[in-house]
Amino acid sequence: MRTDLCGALRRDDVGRTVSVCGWVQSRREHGEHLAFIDLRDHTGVVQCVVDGAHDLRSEYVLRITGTVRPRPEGTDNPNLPTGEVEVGDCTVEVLSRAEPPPFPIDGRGDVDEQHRLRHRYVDLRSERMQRNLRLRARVNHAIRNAMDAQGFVEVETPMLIASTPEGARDFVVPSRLSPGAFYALPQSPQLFKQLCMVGGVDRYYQIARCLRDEDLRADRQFEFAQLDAEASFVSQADVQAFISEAVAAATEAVTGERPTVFPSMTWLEAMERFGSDKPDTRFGMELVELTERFSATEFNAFKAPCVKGICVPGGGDKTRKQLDDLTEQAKRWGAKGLVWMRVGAGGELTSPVAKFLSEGELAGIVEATGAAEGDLVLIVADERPRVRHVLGLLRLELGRPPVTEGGLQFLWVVDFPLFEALDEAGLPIPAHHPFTMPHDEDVALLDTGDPQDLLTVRSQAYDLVCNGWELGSGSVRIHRPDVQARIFALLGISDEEANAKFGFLLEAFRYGAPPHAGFAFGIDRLVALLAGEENIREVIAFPKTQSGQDPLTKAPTAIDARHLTELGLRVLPKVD
RNA sequence: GGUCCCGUGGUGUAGUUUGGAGUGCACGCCGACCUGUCAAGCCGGAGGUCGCGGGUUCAAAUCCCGUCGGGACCGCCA
Repeated sequence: MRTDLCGALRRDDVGRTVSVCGWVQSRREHGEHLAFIDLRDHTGVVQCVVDGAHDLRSEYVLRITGTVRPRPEGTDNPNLPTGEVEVGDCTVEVLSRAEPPPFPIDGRGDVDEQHRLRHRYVDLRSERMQRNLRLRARVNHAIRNAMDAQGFVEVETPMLIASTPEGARDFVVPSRLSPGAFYALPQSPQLFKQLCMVGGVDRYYQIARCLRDEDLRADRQFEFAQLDAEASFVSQADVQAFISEAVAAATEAVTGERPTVFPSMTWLEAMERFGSDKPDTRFGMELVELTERFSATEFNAFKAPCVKGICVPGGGDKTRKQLDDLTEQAKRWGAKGLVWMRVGAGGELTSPVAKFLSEGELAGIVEATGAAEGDLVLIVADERPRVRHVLGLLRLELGRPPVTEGGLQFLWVVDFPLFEALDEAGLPIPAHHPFTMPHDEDVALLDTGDPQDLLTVRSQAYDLVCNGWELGSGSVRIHRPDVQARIFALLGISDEEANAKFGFLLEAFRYGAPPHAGFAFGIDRLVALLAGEENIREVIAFPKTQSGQDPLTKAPTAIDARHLTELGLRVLPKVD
């Protein structure tokens, strides 16, 4: 049907008779017998000179056959790759008529996202979406190549699996053949990839679709794609190397540049310096430790287990209103309050609370934060986790660069705690999942009998972070039944409960489990970062809105009564 | 569960602070003109439940309350 792609025609093609197919991007009429049609396909636009175009409207689908010729002297368009040539002596075939598009697709100006999703098939024609879809395909391809080259085998795991109560909320699918019973859609292939290890697959990978019924965000959809991988007889460092290779290959496939070795940072350092386990290291404004400097303070608000601050360069020009809003924001994030200080000439601090602080304390703040004239210092005092959390969020709020700035700062965050906190009953809450291997040096701390010691146990879990986004996480798994039993006991999970939930995995481990470790990272997030997009919907062909709706298909929808009956279901009336 | 922002012809926006006739702009659309344009140009035209409901007022796009939809975030996401 076609001999060439629109965007590919060049001076070398002059003299050839070609057929091109595509959509009418624009039409410029010059009287009855001369008109220009810009015909667009996924490769770009080419100008076609036709004898009248009055019945060729925007977005009509055409096949145009003609001769490639150089443009007349002085009419080249340097803004187009095809701008030195045009297709002349055209025969035009209308393959499809089209109503005027519901919104412009020439990339000029933003269109309301809901409109774009309502007519996604039109939106996908845009240069932006074509670029993002193809970029994503290149990333997938590079990842598959990299994993294949490292000896990984692609194994597909089921979409209809058993629900487990841990982790995110499951999407469930009612069973027709077993009324009242449900499948769950996988939050990840976690247990299956471990079964693959027991099965001697040695190195497994999959670009897996994962589903979690949690609230949506700019970087979270119900369904998302992960590079999921697991390998036997390997260390944490081996897994990091495998994954770094895949990410580097994907990055190189898009940018042409291969990122250098990814640095590592411990979880504790990330929390103390950036107030986040996924630090955005593209900018400074790091959290500064002030606790010791106020150990004997007279200022009640600073008599707290932890005092930390950040320095906002040039932030001293914020108005009182802006600072009040910032304080309110900090309170909404959980702080008791927010102390702000403007830095004047000579380093003297202006603040409503300055009068409660000694000269030495004020000087200490300036010294510790390195604040200079015109800066703003923000200080939070509270329990340590809360201080980190609030200052970490303030730092992002006030300093985070746009996604397209600062390059790609890949970073491994290592030595996560095994348990993130104790619950009301004093039982530890796993930070990762209950199959995560404790750090070899910390295993003894599991048995001291002091619950506080448990919180200091490091795990062999590691995250890959880039520009403040958690790309993925992984861990060395427990393959020894005695260690696994100990963890379950600490978590308050009885043998019966463990068997009920994970019996098939524990049973599998009885038949010879190799030591293994793995990782998974979010393809959507990596692609968004590489595409310079602030949200992953821009790199997903048919995403959901924040409320989980699809404006195009109207999903989710009600199903008819017979269908419900067949599944043994009854819909309850809505409760307010 | 919570906080904040947004909603005006097909699209994007100005107007909202300080109430006074659906008021403007750009693009698109329809018709006419136009033989070298390329964000074509030029002339004319059509197109509106100011998201929806209620309230205040002589008068509401504008102020108040509620609601729906979209977005950002906190919680949530082992």
